[in-house]
Amino acid sequence: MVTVHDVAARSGVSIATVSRTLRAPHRVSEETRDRVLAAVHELGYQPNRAASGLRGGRTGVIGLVVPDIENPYFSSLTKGAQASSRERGYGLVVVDTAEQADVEAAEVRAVGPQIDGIILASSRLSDAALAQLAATTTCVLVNRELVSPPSGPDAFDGAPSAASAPAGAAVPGIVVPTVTIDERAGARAAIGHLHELGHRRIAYVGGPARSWSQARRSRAIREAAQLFPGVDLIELSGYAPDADGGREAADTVLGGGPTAVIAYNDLVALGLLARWTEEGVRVPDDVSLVGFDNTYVAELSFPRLTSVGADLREFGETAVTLLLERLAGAALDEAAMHRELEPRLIARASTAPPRAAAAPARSREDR
Amino acid sequence: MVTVHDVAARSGVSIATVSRTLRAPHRVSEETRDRVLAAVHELGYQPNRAASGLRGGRTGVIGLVVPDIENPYFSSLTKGAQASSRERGYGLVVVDTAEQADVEAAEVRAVGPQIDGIILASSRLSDAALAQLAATTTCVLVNRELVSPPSGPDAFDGAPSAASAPAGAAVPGIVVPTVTIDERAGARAAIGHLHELGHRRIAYVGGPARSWSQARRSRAIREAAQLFPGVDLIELSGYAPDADGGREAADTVLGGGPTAVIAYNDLVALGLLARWTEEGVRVPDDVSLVGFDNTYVAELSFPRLTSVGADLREFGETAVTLLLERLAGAALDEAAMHRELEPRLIARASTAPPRAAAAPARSREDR
DNA sequence: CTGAAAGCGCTAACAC
DNA sequence: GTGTTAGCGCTTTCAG
Repeated sequence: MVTVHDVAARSGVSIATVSRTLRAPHRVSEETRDRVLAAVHELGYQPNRAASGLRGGRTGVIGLVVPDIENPYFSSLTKGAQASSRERGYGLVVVDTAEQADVEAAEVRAVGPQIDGIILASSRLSDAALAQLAATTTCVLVNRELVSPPSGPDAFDGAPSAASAPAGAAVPGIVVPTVTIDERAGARAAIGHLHELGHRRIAYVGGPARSWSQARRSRAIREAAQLFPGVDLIELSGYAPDADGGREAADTVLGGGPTAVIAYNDLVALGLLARWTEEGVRVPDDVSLVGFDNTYVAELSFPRLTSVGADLREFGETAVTLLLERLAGAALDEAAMHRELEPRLIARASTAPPRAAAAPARSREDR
Repeated sequence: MVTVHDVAARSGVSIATVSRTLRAPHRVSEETRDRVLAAVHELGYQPNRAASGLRGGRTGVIGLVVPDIENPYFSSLTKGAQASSRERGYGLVVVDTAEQADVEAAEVRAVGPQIDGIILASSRLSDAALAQLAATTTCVLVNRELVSPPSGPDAFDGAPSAASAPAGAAVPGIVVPTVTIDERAGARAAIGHLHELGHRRIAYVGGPARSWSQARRSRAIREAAQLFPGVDLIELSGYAPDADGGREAADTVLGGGPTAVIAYNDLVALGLLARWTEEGVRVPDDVSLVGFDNTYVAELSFPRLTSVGADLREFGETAVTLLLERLAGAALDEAAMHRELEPRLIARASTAPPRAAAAPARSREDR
């Protein structure tokens, strides 16, 4: 392992100058700088982040915690975060918690000391645990909000070793920086798209009852349905957020006689599609189908899946950006605390006018 | 941040004893041990890996480098590696190289100092680069082999700053520990399965021409085809290893008149399936379809995809195991250097006897 | 069995 | 501008 000492010896300066050359080049004469950099290059010197973190406080590494890296939603998010943090010279440690809150808590504590900040995606942690974590660590929530302190503005007394209550805790509003997706806009886009095609009887196949996303998404769908005249919403919920959940819901949802179905996410949508295809129900001829999140799996099926969501890589990038701003000590105004991404509906071949509707001929989108 | 000093103060011992209690409990009296552990627990002390790594040499962190975390193959692999390393008390840093060899090289160098060892999955690095890396770092290759030194036993002269040639370099054979999949067994399973169903004219849709996996897989398929009497193999190659590649190959491959098609991987298979479905070609009625790798996407389609592959999570676990063994200084015999996983063919609904064949009635597998 | 002390590689005051 | 020095939190001899 080549250290500052090696570089110093080779370039005939002290280790301090080596460090300075790398961290604050303008504080070093041009001549020495060149010599040092040459030595750095020749020796292939690579600063040891662990050591500099130990001394300087900053480690140059941030953490990303996801419940399930196998889920295309999170793997795309991770990809975006990875690219973005690399670009800015930060390392990224990815942790998969296998959907378990206790694993999440343990991992967060374990990596805590060696990272500058952490991004929690779809955290399974309780509000209280999150509040406590936020008091200790610089963190950013993704796809989750923490609006107010767990139990009243000054209920932090009971907290064991939470060093200090967050500065803005007394002010109502978002307490931890958050990046979310504008769920209402998404729901409006989905329902609006179907409405425009002529659908009036629309079903929503919801995810797990106690999921933060499902609660939010379901409410948004209900609100959006009100906005469009004549839309009749059939709501189901409690299905697993994967293809099996969709397969399971396939028969039931058709029972309600909808001409279009919106699924909790793309995986559920693919499950619905698979089961329907098996039974001879055709998409979009017999029923239109819309997924959520716009993951890459929407491109895998026939017909390709119309899906509404933000760009997931951008989502990851935004989270990194927000975290880095916090790390740099940005002000804590609303804009700095909360970022909401605008989802777009990507119309693919799984949506079309309902069979009976007199709608304009549709161009084949899936060619 | 709570440090050894805090724990020491609280339990009335020296910091050395705290450290000892944690690293070598048997070298501490039972009484002190209890006191220290109590303090550790009460204070929520968490050893700082960066610091202990700095001092002790070992950081307790290993790296995993993948070309594309979005690819289900690698996300499952990652999941396995993550679970396995957590279980053994190691941290895992995941790096996505976006398929770029230069990014891979840079990242490997960047994380090098702060990790104990590294797993390179489907590395895009050249043999020479790999050999050099292996000389410096403890590493394990996944889905890639490095059989002999780049250009003869003692051709390391030209290498710039490669400290020392690997110890076993003079001996022919695998130079870097490797975990791969028995590609021949996989190909035999695929062809055998189709042969048994009655297929004789079988096409293989290969991946990118210059990929290590494609070369290996293609050869294995050709060899396997020889093993079964009457099998007529049509080989294509050069398609992108994703659904678009499959869509693109769909028409061409059918031109050869096969009754069954084997795809380079599951994504390609789904692309084929999607395009065929669009065109009214039915699977498995008109043509049977087999994927490779057995990723979770094989479960997403209708019909579900017959696929051959090892358990990907286990693959990830095995890589971690092997790396940890190397780290612990295991002997360098063949078994310790190379692990080959046995793939299994998971028969799902995408394969059936060819239309004309007089084969026993098949039970509906996709119900 | 326990404590004191010497660093691991690095950065940030502080001198010169 | 550059060098000297004091640690960051931890492990590990080496004494006691």
